[in-house]
Amino acid sequence: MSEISKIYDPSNIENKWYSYWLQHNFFHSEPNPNKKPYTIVIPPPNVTGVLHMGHMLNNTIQDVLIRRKRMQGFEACWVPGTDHASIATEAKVVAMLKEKGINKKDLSREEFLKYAWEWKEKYGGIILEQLKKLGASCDWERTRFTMEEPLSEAVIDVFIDLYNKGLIYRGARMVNWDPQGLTAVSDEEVIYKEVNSKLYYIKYYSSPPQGEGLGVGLNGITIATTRPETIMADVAICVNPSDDRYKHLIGTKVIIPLINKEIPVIADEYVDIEFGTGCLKLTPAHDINDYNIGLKHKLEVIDILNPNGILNEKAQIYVGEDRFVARKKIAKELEEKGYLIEAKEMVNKVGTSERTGAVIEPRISTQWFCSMKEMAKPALENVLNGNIKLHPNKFINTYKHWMENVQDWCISRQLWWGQQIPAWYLPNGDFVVAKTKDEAISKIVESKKALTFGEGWEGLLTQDEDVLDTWFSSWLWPISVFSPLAPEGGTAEPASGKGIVNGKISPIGGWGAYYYPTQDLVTAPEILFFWVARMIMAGYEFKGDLPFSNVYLTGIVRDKQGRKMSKSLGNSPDPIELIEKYSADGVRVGMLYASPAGNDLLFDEKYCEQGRNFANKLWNAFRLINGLEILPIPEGRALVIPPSGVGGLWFNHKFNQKLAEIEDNYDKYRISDALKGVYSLVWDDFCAWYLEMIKPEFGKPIDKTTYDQTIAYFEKILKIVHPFMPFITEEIWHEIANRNQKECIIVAEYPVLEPYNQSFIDYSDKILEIISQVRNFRSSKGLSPKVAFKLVAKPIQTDALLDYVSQFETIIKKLVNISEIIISKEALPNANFIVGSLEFHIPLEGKIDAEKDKAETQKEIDYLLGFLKSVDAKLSNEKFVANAKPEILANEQKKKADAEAKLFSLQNR
RNA sequence: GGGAGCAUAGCUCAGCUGGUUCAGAGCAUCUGCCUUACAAGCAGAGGGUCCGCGGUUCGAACCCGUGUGCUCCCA
Repeated sequence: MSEISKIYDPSNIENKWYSYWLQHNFFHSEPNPNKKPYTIVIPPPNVTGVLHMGHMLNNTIQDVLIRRKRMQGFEACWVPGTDHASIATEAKVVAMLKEKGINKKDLSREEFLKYAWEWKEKYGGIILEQLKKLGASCDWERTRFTMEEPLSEAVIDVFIDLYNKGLIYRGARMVNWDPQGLTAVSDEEVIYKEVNSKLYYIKYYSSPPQGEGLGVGLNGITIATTRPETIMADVAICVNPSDDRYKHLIGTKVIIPLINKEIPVIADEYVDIEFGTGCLKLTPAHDINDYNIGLKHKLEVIDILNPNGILNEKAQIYVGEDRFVARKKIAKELEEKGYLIEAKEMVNKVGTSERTGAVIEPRISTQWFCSMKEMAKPALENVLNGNIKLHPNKFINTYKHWMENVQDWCISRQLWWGQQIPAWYLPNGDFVVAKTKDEAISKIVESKKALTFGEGWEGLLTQDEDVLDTWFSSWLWPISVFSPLAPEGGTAEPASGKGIVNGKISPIGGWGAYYYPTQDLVTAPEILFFWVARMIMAGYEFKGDLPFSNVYLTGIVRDKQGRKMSKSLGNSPDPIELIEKYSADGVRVGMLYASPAGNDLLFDEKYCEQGRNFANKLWNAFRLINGLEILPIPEGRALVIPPSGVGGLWFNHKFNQKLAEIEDNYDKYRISDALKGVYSLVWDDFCAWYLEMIKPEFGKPIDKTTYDQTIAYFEKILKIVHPFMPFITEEIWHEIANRNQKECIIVAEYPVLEPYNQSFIDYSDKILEIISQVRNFRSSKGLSPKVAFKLVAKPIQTDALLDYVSQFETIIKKLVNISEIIISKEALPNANFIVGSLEFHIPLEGKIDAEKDKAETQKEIDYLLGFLKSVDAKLSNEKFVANAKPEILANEQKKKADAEAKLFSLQNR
């Protein structure tokens, strides 16, 4: 025993077993008609990403789920992969090129993509390697990437299909424009942040101001705006028609300051009378609401900003200035010239780009849109009717709200990194949507669109420059990962078909159909709409079925103060360092212990420490068992029932009781609660009680039966711990028995729930309470554990407890150093404690403080009197007796009888 | 502005169908122990206006209303 360290050292163990598992292909799944599939697709992390705490939590949960199912005999398949992250990756590549002195503008699309792929090959796999450190048992042979051929092909097929169905269209719309990324972004990629800004009150006069004395006595209107730099794009002033202050001005004209342009005053219900001055300047090109009002009133659209946020010549003034610089300068000039009435400080919400952080500029541009209304219907219905379950289900409300108000999805991005839109343009702007140029040409010929372009018009054909939103590829992820692997991928099997057939995707053939639909999806609530909702839509649209049955939404990892972990705050620990410090097992347990379902996780390293300590506890249980010396069974002699026999019986019942709870929590996706159950089963029931019960005296051997039984229990324990702590359990698994290469715990059979006797457990729990009471007594009297004493028990009522005391006699004697247990029929001189139907006395021949004892008895009596009073109050209440359920009434009567018996015993000694 | 959720021990959270004196766990704190698997441990202890107010009920941490505070989503 001495050569095994008292402290568990995971440093070599974790890498050793991970390599071993890989080497023996335990993570790999192949369709097996004799087994039920259990499939999870990973939420593909960005290729630009490095592992953060959110990934740790999310992937630990997936690994727990997949390992358990694997052990339960499912054909478990966890498909890993990465997402090409259009904007983020392109930004990284552009930055990298810039460092090399290369400007993206000087590159052709092909040249740029070559650099991008190089970058992806170099850095794109980092995060997956990090997941291995965590112990993730992904089927690495099935690793996919959203931009590899078959997955991209599915994206293009889907685009064409939706276009043909009329669900994708091209149109000019107000979009969220990222002036830094120079691309449109979807509504979901805009993050609204509160900023301190100013509300400028600006005077628009009714006639041109002339000479000195500006503003005095002249009619006009005062507007309030946060964006004075857009006044040059104003096309009207709008007031509420019921606003008496301005009724007389409707239909008149006012003049835009600085550029002296005349614009009309119009009326619309939209205007909030309360906000600002009640006068709204309308700038259709630069505000979504103004744009909509503009459409309604058929107003002109004047766009004074270039795509990069610089004022253009339509602005007339400050041309070439950045929008924020222009704001300051214009405010200053307005003030100098007397147009600025005041500038109020205010807090407003400004949209920023999730990817670049730039302030979003509403901008009118031609984009591709995907119509959502129809697809949202089955996606909503099947969540509401429970075909797809969200865990925790509180997210259904949010989901419903979004799905009922879903907007069309802007799917084009002005980038190169991604799937290029399969639309082909003729010089006159006519276009066709087709998978290849050749197909486009045939379609154009068919449609006779090229008639006017003469010979060689094919050469003039150009493909749409834009790529598709990354989510437009990841919404197909659960489907497209099961498309046949590229030739170099290894396990390719022929697909039954390709592309879209009768409106359904059919790249899934052969083995893909075995795994799809998948079972569980684990992801963050932040992307419930971005991703989850759209995957559900895609599932019904293209496969006619759900993509997964359960969605487990994890919490968001925050720091101790509740702040979201972020790079800029620097409040996120490095997961790899945590693993090095506390072991992967420890970190896994730590994270899950702190993350109740659906609640955010307020991370603290303390939790990892607790996880590490738990690993150590398990390790020392192993050391104890490993060090046991086995008593040989003498030839030809029957086995004597071991003294610890009842302990084994007890543990067996207890184990199954706890296992039932644990499994129930798994079924409810309460992973943290399942872990807590495992934790207390190991620590309290197995280590603190069972091992103490069967542990022989120092230097003495253990009988073979008890030993074998202990090993069997320990193996069961290891198995249920395994999904949470894969490494240490595999290590101990191989240490406690000789096993062949394939006999690993990762593929061992998960314990099956057996029936247990609740009454046995209840009585046994009373025995444990007796032991605790004796310990308490000992410690309150300051008695050393080495001093043995007698324990006298006196029944105050008749039930089975007395019998249990005799069954557990040896154990009680051993655990609390009792020399003899005496059952007395006589009244006890005093009761040191009462457990259930028994009162106990510990005779100490005058060593005891009689006064103190008396006081304790009195305390007990007082308690019981209070208790009785509350019970009596209920029982004498006619309404209670009339209304309460019979079992509750009976229970109250039993409580009364029990309490009275105890009281009688205490008062009559 | 619209919607959702949360509020229980110092901290993080359980508490499922209203029913035991039900107020619970882990961590933290305090006390005593280096007891032969484990001090990363063992044995104990203290700690609460279940956010406030009102209601329903024989009975409320739990149901209803209301107020307050916090969080998230949407515009």
